[in-house]
Amino acid sequence: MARPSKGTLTDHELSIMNILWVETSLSVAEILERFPREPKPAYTSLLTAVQAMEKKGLIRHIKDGKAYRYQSVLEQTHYKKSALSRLLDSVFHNNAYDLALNLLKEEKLDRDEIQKLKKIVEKL
Amino acid sequence: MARPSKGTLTDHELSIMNILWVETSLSVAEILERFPREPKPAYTSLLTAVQAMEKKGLIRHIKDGKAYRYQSVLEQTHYKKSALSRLLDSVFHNNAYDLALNLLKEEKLDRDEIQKLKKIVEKL
DNA sequence: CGTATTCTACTAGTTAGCTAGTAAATATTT
DNA sequence: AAATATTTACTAGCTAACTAGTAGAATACG
Repeated sequence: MARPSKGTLTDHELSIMNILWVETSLSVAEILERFPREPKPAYTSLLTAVQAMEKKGLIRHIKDGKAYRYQSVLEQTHYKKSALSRLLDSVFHNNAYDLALNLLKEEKLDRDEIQKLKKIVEKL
Repeated sequence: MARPSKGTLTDHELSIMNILWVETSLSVAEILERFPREPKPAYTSLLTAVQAMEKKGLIRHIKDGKAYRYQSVLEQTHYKKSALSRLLDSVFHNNAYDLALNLLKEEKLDRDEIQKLKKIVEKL
């Protein structure tokens, strides 16, 4: 595999983080239940991934009876920021305008959002 | 390494593509000269990377005397689009408005670009 | 209390990316 | 033509991510 650049989560890690960003304290079994991709990994595979992520400091656990409950350490808002700025830097060479254009071309914005964006751009 | 998600370039691959997106036909030696990160890889390391990328279909070569000249197959505009849409999907859950907000908060836009953006948003 | 279940720890094998060296082929220079 | 330099091909080793099985500990259940 590619060494992910520093601060980047792999797809697999991101799947797990996305679960822990919604519900803040889950056992491995619960993460597995909510795992989005099919086929779901084996329980022990997921456990290994989770343990590796804890070693990296992405998540931590607390003890709850027999089982561990895992919680995110990395905040979603922080990750959004860093992932965006990584894309902006590495692919768009810090040309935010170019990125904005590409985003607007995607046409995934509804009427309301466009109105709100208009106001924000006007304030800049 | 992390298995990069389909269609994603590693940092290393992206460095090479960024060079070939500027100058469209370069030998390995020329790519090495232009390689942005220090320390530069050994000639043979870069060659191996380039050969692997050709095997994947990211680049191709033409023969020029003794040496091969490599050219990009993957277009930069396509990659910008796909990288952005991958980020939008995996990290922002297709909430383009959220991504736009984060981008505008970055404040990397100058006066001119803001004016142009305003016009584009109004047209939407 | 003993059995079954659930869970973590440990181990191991696979793959992809990256590193770079050696050998061999090709071209250039003297 | 011979020596030198450049270039590709091949090989091999390292690391990180991902896979999942086995063993053993802890809990729950009958």
